[in-house]
Amino acid sequence: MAANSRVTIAAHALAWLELARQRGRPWLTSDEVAASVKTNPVILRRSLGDLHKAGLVRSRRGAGAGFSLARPAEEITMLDVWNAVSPEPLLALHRTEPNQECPVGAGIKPALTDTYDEATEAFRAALARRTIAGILEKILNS
Amino acid sequence: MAANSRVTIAAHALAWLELARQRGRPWLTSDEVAASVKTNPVILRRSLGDLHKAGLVRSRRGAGAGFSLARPAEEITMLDVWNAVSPEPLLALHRTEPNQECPVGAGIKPALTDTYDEATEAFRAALARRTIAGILEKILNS
DNA sequence: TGTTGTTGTAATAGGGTTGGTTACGATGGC
DNA sequence: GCCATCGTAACCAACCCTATTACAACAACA
Repeated sequence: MAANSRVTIAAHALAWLELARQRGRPWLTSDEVAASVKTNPVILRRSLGDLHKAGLVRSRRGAGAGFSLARPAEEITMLDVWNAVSPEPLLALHRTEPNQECPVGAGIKPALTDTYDEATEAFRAALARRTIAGILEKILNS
Repeated sequence: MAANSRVTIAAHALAWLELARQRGRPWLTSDEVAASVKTNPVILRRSLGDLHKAGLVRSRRGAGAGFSLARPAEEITMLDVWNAVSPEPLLALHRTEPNQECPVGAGIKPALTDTYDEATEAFRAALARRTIAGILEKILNS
């Protein structure tokens, strides 16, 4: 599968919003964020829209509108970002129901669900240990 | 994205091969495995082909052919399965190069790569703790 | 040696997702 | 009321995933 890059786009946008804030420009338009990510402003409005729904950014409309962080960058983790933009599970079960007359087909789903949940939880815990502030700091010191 | 179900198909096939072996039928054809997963035999031959390249199953051609486990089910982890069938990374970086003139665009890739690698490693470690034997045991006791 | 059953793989197709683009109504400061 | 910008719908091309058909390669066995 070609994994999507939504988490990357969203993290990029948030880091850029935070750097702009530190430089005295707390509000950026989707055009300005798109210029840094180098993609279409609509893509960013969609991504920032997801982040808005999740409470990570604020948005203003009308003249002088734009986006800004809704909370300190130290309190936005990569797990928050992942939750906001990536509803898909990491591993999918069978697309079509397996054969229920076979013992394996009948019982495999809960067994795999357990394993997948455990692995996904480990993945999420790792993301929760990184913040946008940490990402930005690493960017500026590289 | 609709995550693919290759790990699920492969784990199902391996568990079924192991159960058949315990029942005295160490070799199964792709038709027989496909009947349990309830999909096309070609899908299974492709999946089992990946597992074969990874050294997890053996295959025989000609009359009386089929597939069997290449090592004990206790020694095949879900990480082995994932490695065999899922070459894609869990999280993708930018599809198009970000703006190098922006500090964030210029430095974000290594910062995110670090984070993504760490999360992926946690995910892999969790998969490594589960074996096909364990999965099958859970299936039979459910 | 010929028959037979199965693997391995190519070609193809439909459906879904992704990122990209255009377009436009809604919004709100001026 | 004007105007810059958000929010979102509609559409598109590219790509991937699963499924299917087809067939050559292969190996056991008569």
